[in-house]
Amino acid sequence: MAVKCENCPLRKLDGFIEMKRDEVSFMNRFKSGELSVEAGATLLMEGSNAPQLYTVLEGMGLRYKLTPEGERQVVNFVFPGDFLGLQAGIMKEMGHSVEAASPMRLCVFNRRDIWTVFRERPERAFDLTWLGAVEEHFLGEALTTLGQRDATASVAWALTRIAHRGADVGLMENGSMPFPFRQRDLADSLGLSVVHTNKTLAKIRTAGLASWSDGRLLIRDLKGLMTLAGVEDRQGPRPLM
Amino acid sequence: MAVKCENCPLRKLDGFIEMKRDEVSFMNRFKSGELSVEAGATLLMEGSNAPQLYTVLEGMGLRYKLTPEGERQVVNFVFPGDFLGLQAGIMKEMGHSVEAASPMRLCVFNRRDIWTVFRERPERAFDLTWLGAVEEHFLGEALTTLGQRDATASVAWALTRIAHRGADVGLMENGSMPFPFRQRDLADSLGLSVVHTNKTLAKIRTAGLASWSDGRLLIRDLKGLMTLAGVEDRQGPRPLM
DNA sequence: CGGTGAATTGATGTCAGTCAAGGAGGGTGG
DNA sequence: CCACCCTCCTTGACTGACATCAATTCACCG
Repeated sequence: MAVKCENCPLRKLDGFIEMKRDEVSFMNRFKSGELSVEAGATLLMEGSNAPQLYTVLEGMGLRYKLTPEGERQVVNFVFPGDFLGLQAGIMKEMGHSVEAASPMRLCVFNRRDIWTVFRERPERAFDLTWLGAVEEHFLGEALTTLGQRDATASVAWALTRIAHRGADVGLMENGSMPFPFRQRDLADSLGLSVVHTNKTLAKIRTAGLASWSDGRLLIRDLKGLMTLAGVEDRQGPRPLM
Repeated sequence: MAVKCENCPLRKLDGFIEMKRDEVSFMNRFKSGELSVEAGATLLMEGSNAPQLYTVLEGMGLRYKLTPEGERQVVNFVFPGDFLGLQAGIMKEMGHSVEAASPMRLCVFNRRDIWTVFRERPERAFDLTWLGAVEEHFLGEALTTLGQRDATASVAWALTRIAHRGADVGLMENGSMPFPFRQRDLADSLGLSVVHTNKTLAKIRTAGLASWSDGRLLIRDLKGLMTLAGVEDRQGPRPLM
């Protein structure tokens, strides 16, 4: 049933750096099982100290925070290959919650084994830190988007990031990829209202750049989106746990 | 001239977790020197692959990103004890620039020794990851602020975070601490215009919550600020490199 | 077949941006 | 030693991007 790390379909993808054979077999020992959840399931809770950490095998989700006033900020979209629970594993608690937006399949690790990784597998510990740095890098960009870009550029930025990640994990087929979220999710990720997000998406659709309906995102003009967003690069590959 | 890690004044502060004796002596070997810079100096550049990493001993600074359009987003304020250059040390390049806002004194480490830390000192490698997680946690909160809070709450949030960090590193004296920044810096950190930031600060000053002038921040009512900001907790201690 | 949630679109309101002008301090050079 | 300039802070008036309110449609579902 459970995939062995040796056969992990993610590892070969463009988006991930390579792993030596003994690292792979170590990961296979580190892996304690697999978990399947339905759309809507909460995987990790903000403030909690989860006993388990996950790597996403399949499906998508959301990282989000709730303010005391009940507002929601979507911190990031979760893709296959993402590592969930690093904060809980390192600090005492998660800084955000994680929720499934589609059915998901996840590799499960034990939190207490994290220390083993650091003690026995410095390369893997390094990659863990790397993963944290990638997330930090992304959040810096997101912050810049909310702080400096207008609604149109913000939505375009989000779509380019999503498209790039989708392509990196092999979800893109003829410029189209699954995107099982609601407009409210995108709105909450950009600090915009649903209404304005909707109108902005309409503008981008009309401009022939991208369209999103029925859980699929179709990218018609990635270059155009990137220009509109003020994005020039794309991010390099990342490690996979 | 240079402080030995054994005598590091930061280590004893409330804001930092304790370090075992042999960790301290390891850090002293890891440390390759000290650097003093003037206000305005650029320590690290976005996109660069710096050969050196720093821990701030004294002084304050800014982490910021520039958009292709020339807008600036201040990503975080830099305090004593902050570790600079982690992204460059782990990924190939920095995601943001770092600039001194006051004269600063820094411990210098060699980028290439990072790997030694992971190989020989798993506890210290763990703390490095922890530091990354702390920054990620902070950025998630900042993102939530820009996305969900109005200008008044945003400014109040920033001030509470600054006050807490200031207190943690022993800069707070009778509710007042050095804060050598310009209003433009705070504005750029919150995605607000300077004008509106100024007006919001005036409101907060009039309300008797805090006042900021001549490079010093005076906190009159921290509880009130936290309420206004919608902040309930404060962050725990962090590791020190 | 009523009920609920998501997308869509138009009308109206407001928070924060932009423009503009003045004052205070600090550095510099005549 | 004072005139000039620059940067930063401050305040008022106007403007605009995005929020809020509201109504309609559609799909799904018990």
